[in-house]
Amino acid sequence: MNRRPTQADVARMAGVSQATVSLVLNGPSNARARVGEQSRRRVLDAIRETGYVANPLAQGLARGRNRIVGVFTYESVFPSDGSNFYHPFLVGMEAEAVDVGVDLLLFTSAPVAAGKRRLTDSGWNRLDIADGCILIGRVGNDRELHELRERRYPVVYIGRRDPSDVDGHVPYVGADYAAATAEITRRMLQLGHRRIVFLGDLSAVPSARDRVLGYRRAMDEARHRPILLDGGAFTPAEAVQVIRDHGATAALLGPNVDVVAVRAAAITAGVQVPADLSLALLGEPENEPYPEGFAGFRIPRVEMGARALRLLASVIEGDDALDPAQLLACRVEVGHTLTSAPSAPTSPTVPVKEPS
Amino acid sequence: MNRRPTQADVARMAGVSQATVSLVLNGPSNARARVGEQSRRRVLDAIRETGYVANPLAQGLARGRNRIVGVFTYESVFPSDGSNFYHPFLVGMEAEAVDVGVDLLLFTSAPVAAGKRRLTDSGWNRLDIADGCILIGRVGNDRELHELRERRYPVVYIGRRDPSDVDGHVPYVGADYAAATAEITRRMLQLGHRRIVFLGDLSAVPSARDRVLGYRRAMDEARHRPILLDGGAFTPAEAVQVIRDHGATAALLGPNVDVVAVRAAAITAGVQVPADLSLALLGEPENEPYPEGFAGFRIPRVEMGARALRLLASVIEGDDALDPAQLLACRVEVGHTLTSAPSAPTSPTVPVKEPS
DNA sequence: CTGAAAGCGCTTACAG
DNA sequence: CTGAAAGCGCTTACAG
Repeated sequence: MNRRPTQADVARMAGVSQATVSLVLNGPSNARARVGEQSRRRVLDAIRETGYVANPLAQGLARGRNRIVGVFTYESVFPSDGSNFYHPFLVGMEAEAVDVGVDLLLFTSAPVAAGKRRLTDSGWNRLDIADGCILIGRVGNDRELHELRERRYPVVYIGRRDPSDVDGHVPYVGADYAAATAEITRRMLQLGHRRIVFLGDLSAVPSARDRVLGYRRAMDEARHRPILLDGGAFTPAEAVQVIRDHGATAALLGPNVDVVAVRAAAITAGVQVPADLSLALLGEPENEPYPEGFAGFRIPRVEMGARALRLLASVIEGDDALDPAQLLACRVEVGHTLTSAPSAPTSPTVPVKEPS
Repeated sequence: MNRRPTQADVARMAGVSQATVSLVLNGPSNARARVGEQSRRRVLDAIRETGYVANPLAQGLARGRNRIVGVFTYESVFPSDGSNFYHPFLVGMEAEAVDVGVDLLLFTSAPVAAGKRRLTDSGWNRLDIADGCILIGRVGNDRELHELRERRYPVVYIGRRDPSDVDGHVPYVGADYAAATAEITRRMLQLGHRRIVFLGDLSAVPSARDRVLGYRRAMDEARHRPILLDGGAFTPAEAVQVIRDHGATAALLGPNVDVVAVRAAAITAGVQVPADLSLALLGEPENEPYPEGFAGFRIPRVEMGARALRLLASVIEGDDALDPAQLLACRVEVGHTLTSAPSAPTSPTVPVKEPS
């Protein structure tokens, strides 16, 4: 016989009905009782002889579940520019997938146009191959997300989501930037720094906003005035200049700032790091590894991947055991770019005013 | 309605049969003709209204094909030790998958025991979710490979296979180590080197054997005696010593040799690289990036991934258009560790004898 | 041009 | 304890 053996083949050989074969294979827990020992043995023998294995597609169709978890990234999963942004997430997801016993489906059939993968007509239907999906990266347009919810398709986001996003609450696994940023800021304060600049993304996206929030909170506690600067607005040299202009002895640098360049610019300008100026990095720079020895915090990407997979599995099962909004702690890096404030406070060269 | 709409729902709404809906969606190319314009419009309207999308599982079951390509690695796809051996392959596969329009399934449900993923009972059946599979890495045991062939399950290997392997010819995409090694060797010969050592894996695995083959071929052409040394047998310092002992002015280093350490050991021993000793690396070191500036060749992993996916797609289609045994050219790196032979030939300190 | 039917390979009530 | 049947949601000959 040339085609793959089916339950019907096995049944024929064993002299039982096809349904009995199914029962032997995966009947309810009391199945041992439900099928007579005689038939049972013959079925098992026939399975061995034919080399039968179940067709997972048919099982999926009949059961309505597949043991496949999808991964949808709005950019390429494996960027060809060599950077591998998603890699740590995938490491975590794979480890957990092995554990949970699901396969990982990468939606590579959805074409990437202009760097963005779209959930086109074909994309939508492919989604259903998986029992649910993990979404990573800059999320798609609202229409797509809305549609996902309408379909009640199980989804977990990697990255913080606002409850107001799309419509309703979406399960996510994020990193607690607020807490981590606050912690670093407090550390700076403890080290005697008073003027601490935040140089980073000032926009309203949750990840940016949370960092600002943590910074503000720590500064408020200490009754010091926050100094917020837009990280995208300055060259490294200008950044150093503006930090000094504010009379700051320490700066928090967001991941959109080229911290290595800023440090280099400081040295060039005769500003010692950390003797004159302490620097801390708020999470891995975009598309680059964390610069060795830099103070700041790292994003727990591997753990985020693992937790996302676990969460999705629970969402698929429909059990509410897991918190649908998970914020994981970041790992603080001590590094050597952060030290006590210089004893003689530098004097601001321009009047410091609170940004609006 | 709470469940996902089906063709039956659409048909009901449009007042046609379920089969007609299917025909409208994906009838034969002459389908426009086969369904009347009236029904056609009504079906299309109903689809829009219900938001119907086909269930890919059901399609797969009915069609017997799925548009999913599996990736089976005998180790973790994403090793947690940070090294990402498979990454370049996946880059290539993803790019091609987008093009071919298939999704990539990572078989993460197969448990990894003792670092090896096994095709267990459950693993076997999961395989059938995909239309075929790309196998990467140290391949599994013969029983598994044999069984794969027995099942006529479409498979493509990444990495050179011997025709004698398993039983019969297996499609593969490999790198042409023989040609690349020969090319480097010839380059050394052109640069005036006469005593050229091959220090690497001397075992019978195809990738090792091919390198030796290329080296031998080039040396034979030039009527020079090959000097083969087992790369695993020496510390870096010993390696330098033994290379010098053979009076060699150039050495080819296999990927199991820590080339950076060897170069360092040479410097330490007062041997200038490349002035006194030219070095070339025969492909990326295991689990490490290619050392910048080193002469030698790189393995075209991205391209191999892409070609493997393309080949598998063609195997699945059953067309024989593509060569089932593909050897891709490696990229030669000029580097600065390879230069002309020293004008005054070094004299061997021990009698050189041909290894057996 | 269109409908009714069989079949893809399973699971799961439902009768006996 | 076991078999016959219906159903999962499609595709694809086969009749009309």
